[in-house]
Amino acid sequence: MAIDRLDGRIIALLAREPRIGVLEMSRRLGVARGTVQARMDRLQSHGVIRGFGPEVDPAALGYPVTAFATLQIRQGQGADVRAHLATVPEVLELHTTTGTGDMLCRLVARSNADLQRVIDRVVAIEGIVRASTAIVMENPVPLRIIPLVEQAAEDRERNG
Amino acid sequence: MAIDRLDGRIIALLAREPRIGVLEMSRRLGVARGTVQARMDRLQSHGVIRGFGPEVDPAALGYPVTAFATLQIRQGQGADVRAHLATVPEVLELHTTTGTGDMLCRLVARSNADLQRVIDRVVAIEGIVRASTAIVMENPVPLRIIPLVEQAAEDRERNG
DNA sequence: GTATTCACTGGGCAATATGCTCGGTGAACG
DNA sequence: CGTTCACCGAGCATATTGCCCAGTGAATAC
Repeated sequence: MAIDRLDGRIIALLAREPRIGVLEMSRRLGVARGTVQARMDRLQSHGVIRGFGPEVDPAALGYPVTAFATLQIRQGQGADVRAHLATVPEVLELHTTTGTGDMLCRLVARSNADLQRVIDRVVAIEGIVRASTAIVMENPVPLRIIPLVEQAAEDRERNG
Repeated sequence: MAIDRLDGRIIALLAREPRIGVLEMSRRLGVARGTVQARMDRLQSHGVIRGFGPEVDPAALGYPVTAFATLQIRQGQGADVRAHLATVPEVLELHTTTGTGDMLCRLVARSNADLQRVIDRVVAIEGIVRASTAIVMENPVPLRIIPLVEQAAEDRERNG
């Protein structure tokens, strides 16, 4: 789905001040309230905006350590491993990938020492042949989407 | 900051139905409105809840391909590389890590072919010695936080 | 050329939620 | 025993929501 500049501005505004209402948005953007409402409905129904879930900071919850683990999986054990990892709360995210590893997962832990416990729990299943972990030191670019949204809006505007 | 079960239920409810109001939450949770309001203020001021930004799906925006790139950086060029990557909209996230690579970034692209363009743009700076890319095929566990929140709430409840 | 469709505007309405305040209660703590 | 703290339940003025409508302009179809 292509989005235009107004959609982009709506998303950006929502990202900056999420608890803002539709009425206030329409004032800021200089359009009618119904327009904003219609745009938001469209964005949501098309899946561009998946939701407005609270962004929880694991560090503030007592999990300041983040790591990425690359896993090599024994042939045919993928499903088992996926199911296993889904049961580990410290696994925040799991992807299957091409390349040297077969899976990549994002982990958090209460400390570097605790990370060992988490990894032990992660690899506590037959299907994982090898795990290689990289601990995150800094996060110069936290998960972001606005630049991409603006890019998409510009592209749309230029090409139709 | 430690959270208790009520905090956990608030976050979980918020995750399931984000556009819900404070009043409705208090009804669902069976507590007074002021309590929910106070808890949410506390969670936000302590940084546990960072915000309620819209979750945008890159795929719905026309970027269905996700990849992770591991970068090796020339000594002392880290800052330059960080600044460079921050200007690339398709770079959704960037971490500096321990281990074989020096940085790990999440990329999106319009197609596998387009991914080449993105990678070319990413590595178009002196400081990057080597880049190794893994394309994401499946995402069995999308970024999630609820299990961790529940874990944290349980821990708190048990230990004080 | 004309009709239709569509997004947007600007307005009005009742119902609802919000931000705020207050007094009262019970549990934990010094 | 007094203090502190979180919570409850209630009230109030104000703001927002969801919903409706008629009118306008631009693009599209016939």
